[in-house]
Amino acid sequence: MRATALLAPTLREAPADAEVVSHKLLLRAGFIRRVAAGVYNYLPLSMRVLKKIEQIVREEMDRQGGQELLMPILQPAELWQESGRWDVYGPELFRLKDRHDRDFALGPTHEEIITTLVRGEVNSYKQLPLLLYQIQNKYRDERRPRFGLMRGREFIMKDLYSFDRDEKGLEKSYMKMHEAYTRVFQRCGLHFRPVEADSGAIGGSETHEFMVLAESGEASILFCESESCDYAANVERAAQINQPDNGKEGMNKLAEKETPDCRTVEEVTRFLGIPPQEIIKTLLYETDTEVVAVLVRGDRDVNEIKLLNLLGCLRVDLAGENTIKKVTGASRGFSGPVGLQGVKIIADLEVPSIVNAVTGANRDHVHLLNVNPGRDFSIDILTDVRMVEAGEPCPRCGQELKEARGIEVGQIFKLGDKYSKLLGATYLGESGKAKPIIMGCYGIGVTRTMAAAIEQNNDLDGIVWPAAIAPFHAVVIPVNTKDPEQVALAEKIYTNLTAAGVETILDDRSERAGVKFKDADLIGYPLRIIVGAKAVSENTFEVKVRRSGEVTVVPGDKLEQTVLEMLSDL
RNA sequence: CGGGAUGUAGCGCAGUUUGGCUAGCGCGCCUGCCUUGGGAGCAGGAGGCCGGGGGUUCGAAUCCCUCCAUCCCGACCA
Repeated sequence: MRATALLAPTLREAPADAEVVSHKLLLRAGFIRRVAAGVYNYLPLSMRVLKKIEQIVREEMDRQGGQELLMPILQPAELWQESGRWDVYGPELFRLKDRHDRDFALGPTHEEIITTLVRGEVNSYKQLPLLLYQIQNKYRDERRPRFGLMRGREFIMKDLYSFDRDEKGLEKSYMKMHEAYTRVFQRCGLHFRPVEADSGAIGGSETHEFMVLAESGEASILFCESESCDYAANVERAAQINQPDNGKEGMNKLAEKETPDCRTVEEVTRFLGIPPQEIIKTLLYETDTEVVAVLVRGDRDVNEIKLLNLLGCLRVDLAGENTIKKVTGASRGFSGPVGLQGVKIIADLEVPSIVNAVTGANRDHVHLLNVNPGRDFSIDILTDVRMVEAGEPCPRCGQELKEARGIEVGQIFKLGDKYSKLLGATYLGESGKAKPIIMGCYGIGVTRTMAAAIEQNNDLDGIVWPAAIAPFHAVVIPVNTKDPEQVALAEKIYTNLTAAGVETILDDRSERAGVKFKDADLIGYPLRIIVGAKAVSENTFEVKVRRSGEVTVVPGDKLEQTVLEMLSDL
């Protein structure tokens, strides 16, 4: 490819409406242009990267026995109504009508379509297991599209669905995908971590997210620092170690204390001169059907995801002032479990071992001292409902947990029989009895992976592509395009490298060298080969590695071989 | 959806407070000269429904109303 023929409009200044680094660089380096919020044109450089990621994904899916197919983006409402998700999915589902006023949706995911397909075509256990996948555009009308390609409304995703006879088969498929995903992100040259995650609204039991580690990641993950332990979890999911009940020695007599205007844990600790660990924080949550009190240690935060799962409801919200007043008789900041009537009391595992705790008194400007769980109030549900923090012991091995930030680029899910039951996808077992097909679903955000790769691989000058997904492997730059010898030489090595299988771009623009260097850095080609005066006089070429900045002078007859060797190390 | 901000040439911005010449600047783009190892220089040039609509006014980028779009922060997600 010649630079003069390539549509790669680089910008000297980053567009003002880009904030995150991948968005800025994708725009500046001429990879994408915005069409609408969360909707982009993918220019030729992008297309090359996306195709490479897709190819890696394809190869790894196929390696595990996956079969590629293609399902429609445009999906009739009936299928979504049948699964119940036409109502449940909410405003995130793009909906439209055809000329006959029939409802359709743009597919945000394909459980409905594929389960219906398999329902019709698979009847016998002999046809299972199946791994079916596609790579195509997905549509989600996000509340807030942002961060360029990281959260678009239209994005490319690989979605694979597994169909098995039973849980054992599902486990096998799940492991295959776990391995496939690990290989995919390894081959893409990314630093990543599979983490345990919450299964959320899609339902199902076990799920892992594949996180590309980057400071800018939206997700916070906790992982065990021990070499031998591979525990890693999304903070939403991270579990705490079981707390020992260290007895109830030295319980003091319950007492009241005036605490004027002390509503927050911070205010109470300052006023009373006690550490927050001695406070039991009481938070009231409203669900669709009830109000519950959640108790955590004063220095902890409630994990609303855990609470949601515990209560099995769709939403929990912190109660408003009115509800608090109705339930406790006091205003916000003075709630406590002692004497609290008519609401379920849910306590975090740490709560029972707090001796002589401070809580709200359910009266304005009063707190209780020497509150002891069990003696002064009873707990309805004792469970893990709080956020686990870095520095706490790993729930598996007890070593310290560390924190990192990540970008979720893939997720694997055990669905079980959820969709097969809803949509009636069954097969006949050997006994001749109909059983629901056991399913799993597995997604990789292809466009997001491209963005994540940039988030993880960039410097002040631009993108630093891992060679496996770089749009081109190398750029050949003749320093002076007015020098016919340099141009001829550049043409020659461009031809030779291309013939040797190196994806090469020849920067044949009659720009000054500096301009070409800047663009090369910005676009992030892994290798740069400079054809200058010395190349003409001595037949030696400078090969510069984008990532390290390291320059190697290579004689002309060794060039192709050296470049190939260097690439295999990137 | 709540909160904040922005919309002027392909990109980055000034001008708007206090209405008034032909709407400016830098980069990019085109032509020519010159230059060619890190976004050079000189000269000439093209490019604007000042987000849209409505209003106020002798006169609107500027004031008022309204709609739209985009970005950022929160609750959701590949």
